[in-house]
Amino acid sequence: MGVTKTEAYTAPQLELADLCKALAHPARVAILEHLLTQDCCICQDLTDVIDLSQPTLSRHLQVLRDAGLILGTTEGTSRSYCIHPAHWRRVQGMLNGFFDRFQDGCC
Amino acid sequence: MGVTKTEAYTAPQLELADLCKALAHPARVAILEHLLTQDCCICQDLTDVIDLSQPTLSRHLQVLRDAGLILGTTEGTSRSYCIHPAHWRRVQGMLNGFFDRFQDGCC
DNA sequence: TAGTAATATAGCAATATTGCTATTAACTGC
DNA sequence: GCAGTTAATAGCAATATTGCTATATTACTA
Repeated sequence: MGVTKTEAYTAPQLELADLCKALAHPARVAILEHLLTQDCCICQDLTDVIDLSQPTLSRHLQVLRDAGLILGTTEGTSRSYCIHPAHWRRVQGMLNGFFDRFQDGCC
Repeated sequence: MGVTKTEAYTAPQLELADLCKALAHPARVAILEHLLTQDCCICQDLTDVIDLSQPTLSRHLQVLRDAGLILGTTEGTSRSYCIHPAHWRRVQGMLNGFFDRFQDGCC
């Protein structure tokens, strides 16, 4: 029904799934890649870099913010976005913890 | 419109997004975790472990197979699933490559 | 205060995802 | 061949996601 039975899963399972959901769109990957190329948290006009309307980009940024992957600080009339350092490393650790559980193949 | 403008993104961006999409559901995370606890590729009746109907689980397994995360081999009347060793490591490497691009925070 | 610039929200249409029941397909054992 | 078991597919309803245009909000500036 397009609805996920969240109550049946553990908190870590839900957290990992939610994080991956935030990364599960090429526009959001592109936004993060763009932020990664910036030395610092420059709020570039993403509409020049990614072919989407301003409101659509704003929504994607919100998803990334909700997932904790980026930080947005108001700076006058514009907004400065950057990778959320602590959370970024935490997420990487979480993913590695998940993938490291696989030791040896059988097949 | 619920449709993603795939043509606007690079192949790596699309690949990373697709992979994350495969991980973006707690049931699929739970399936992978279950496979990780098995020494070998035992095809357990996942319906006992995860509270979903057999067809729904079959669909999730298909998504994981399409993403290359698991391997399924027919074994008589049942089917043996296991982590896809090579691809598993490749995916981990890809994710790490992405997350490692972040060097120093600015804020 | 009025005007401008930048981002966010509202509201919509189209498509995707998730889950179910019912059915089909593929193999096993009799 | 025929029943039983297991996984996959068909087809559906409900919800989620994505994208747009139009509008609202917020902060600066003259």
